[in-house]
Amino acid sequence: MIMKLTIKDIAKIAGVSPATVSRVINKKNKGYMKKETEQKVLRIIKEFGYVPDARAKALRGLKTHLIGVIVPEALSCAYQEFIGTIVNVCYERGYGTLICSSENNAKRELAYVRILESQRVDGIITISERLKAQAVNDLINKGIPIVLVDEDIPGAEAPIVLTDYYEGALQATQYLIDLGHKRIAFIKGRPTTLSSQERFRGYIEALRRNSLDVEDRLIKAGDFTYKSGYEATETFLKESPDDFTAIFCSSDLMAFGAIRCIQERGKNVPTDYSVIGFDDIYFSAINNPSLTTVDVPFRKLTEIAIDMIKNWTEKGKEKRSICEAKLVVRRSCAKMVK
Amino acid sequence: MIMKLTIKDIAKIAGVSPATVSRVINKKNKGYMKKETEQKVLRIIKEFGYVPDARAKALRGLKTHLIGVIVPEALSCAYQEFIGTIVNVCYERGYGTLICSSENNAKRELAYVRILESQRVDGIITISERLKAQAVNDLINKGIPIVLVDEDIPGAEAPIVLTDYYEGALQATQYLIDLGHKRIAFIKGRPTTLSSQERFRGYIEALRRNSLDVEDRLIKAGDFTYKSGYEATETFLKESPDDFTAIFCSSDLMAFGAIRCIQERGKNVPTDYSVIGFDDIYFSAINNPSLTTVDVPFRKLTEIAIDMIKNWTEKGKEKRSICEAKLVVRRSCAKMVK
DNA sequence: AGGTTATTATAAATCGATTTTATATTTGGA
DNA sequence: TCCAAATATAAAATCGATTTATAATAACCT
Repeated sequence: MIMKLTIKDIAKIAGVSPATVSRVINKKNKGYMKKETEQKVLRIIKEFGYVPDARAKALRGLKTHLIGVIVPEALSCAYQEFIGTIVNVCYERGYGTLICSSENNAKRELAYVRILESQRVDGIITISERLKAQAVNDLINKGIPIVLVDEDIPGAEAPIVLTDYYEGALQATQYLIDLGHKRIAFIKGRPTTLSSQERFRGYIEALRRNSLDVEDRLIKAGDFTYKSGYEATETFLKESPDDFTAIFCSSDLMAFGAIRCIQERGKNVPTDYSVIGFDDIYFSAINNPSLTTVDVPFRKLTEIAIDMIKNWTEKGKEKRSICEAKLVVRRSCAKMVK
Repeated sequence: MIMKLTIKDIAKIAGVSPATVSRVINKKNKGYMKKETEQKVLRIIKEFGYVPDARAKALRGLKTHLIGVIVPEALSCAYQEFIGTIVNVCYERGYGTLICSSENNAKRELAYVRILESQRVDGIITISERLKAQAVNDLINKGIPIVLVDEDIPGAEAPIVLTDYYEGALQATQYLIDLGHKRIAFIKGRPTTLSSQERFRGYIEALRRNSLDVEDRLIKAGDFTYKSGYEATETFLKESPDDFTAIFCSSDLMAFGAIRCIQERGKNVPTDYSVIGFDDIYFSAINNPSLTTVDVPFRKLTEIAIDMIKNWTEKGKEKRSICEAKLVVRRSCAKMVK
């Protein structure tokens, strides 16, 4: 029965002081260290499987090497991909990752913030629509770096990493227009989100640039979910089936809903209607037909966010970084014949 | 500029001792506490936004309220669902969740084990094919509870929570047989995994019970991925297109690959070939046709695993728990006509 | 009033590391 | 040979909490 070992135990076994063990572990010998002593201590550490207590370490003002991540929903496709990516990037950068999901609940989100604060994480990365500027700024004032991803919080003095959703939506819409589509329906995401607003803005701008009318009856609200995409499409098909030839969905999930709805009514994608999505989740390549969509560069996003935390300074607070979203052409859109 | 506050600061401001503040926070007053003092301290804590340092707390032998989770791949559908579920269950049980992904790399997995150990998590939950019994038992001997999920590690003295893959596969196969299928192809998962072996065992047993022949040419290796499902199906269709009427895939992802392969060759699912999967990932309901599959009860699995950690005792080591996997009927399987 | 018991609060030890300062041991040079 | 400089190790303070032992105060009872 191996007991839980401390630095003192190792010191005693090796016949040296805890200070020496500490210096061996942290390589802070700066030349002041007999090779012999060092070897002996290292051997004993290995032999007894001693692992230093990170909490005790951090107590002395050192880093915890922990990063907290808060997402709105842990079981939603896009966020799952974000989580997986950030776990990997954190590992590469030497961090452990505390994953938190507010499940769209402001109270729960604040509870998580307190947990992360009490664990003294080295920084927090969040995609949040619910956190108030006050909470964010309090964190910053307490010396806990926080970086916002993809959703802005007005008044918060935190750096932010954004995807250029506007430009991405612009490209996607232009792509449909270039295929000959003139009446393009649009399904919005959750209206409170910056991502939804920006995607919509890109759509509008593309129409404007090509002197196409923005028609209100071809614009419906959604909330990023499969179901909302299905339902919006159902309405389109019922109200104005011959009034549009393509649908731009603010999320891939909604695009799948749209495609399914169209298929169930005996129509074909892309020959009858072109459908384009946004996010490029894993399933987009697998779906039948595979989905033309706009890729969100999660890896770059998280890399930048983590670097912002790593290089955090008082002055760095207001930094802002924008990543490119790229059109991914697959088979859910076709040239207009007519 | 708010500074980082300690219990001493709060004590000083409130004009009491740190011990009193501690007792207020932890409600350990046991009647020994003037309402007045308590109120004052609570007010000051709130006013200054004081959050106790969990590390310092844990140093005194208390729990860290952290659970470490190790999965083989953070970016694979099934594990993503597992991660999302466990994050939620941990929250409900009062735990923070440290997510780790070995990315199928034994070295990386061990590195993560050391990280979790150094963070002194209250327990580790892992789906692992790579961890050796030695590492698991060392952890247990050091007093760190570890629970295995879905993959057994021979020789490890850790409790394990399993899904009854055998029974699930049995049901799925029986379902196909009941639909009239007599020649059912099978695509295996990664051969080293218990889950793959058990699913295969269930398939074989169902055939045996119905006095159907096990035909080697209708059994192909795969590795749970979309691609491997596609390729195995391609081979089936090339080698013996008329020799089978249904395919049982060891994962949903492989089932999607199989379906796509069949569709691309101008055949229909389910009228030409029935396809059944395993896992019931999110997209199974969305796919066209929606996938008949076997649901893995992640929530129950993780709830049991966390309870095992919560109620950990020396004696609890060898516990073993099995959860039921349930057939989910959708539209990728059809009755054999003729 | 004085002594005993109930309350309420504090001082000090502790957890497991790091780090500064102090001390012991070598080594080198005259 | 002896002192100073260089090298190697140890002792003690510290981080921010909890907790035990102890002190201070209030309340109660003849």
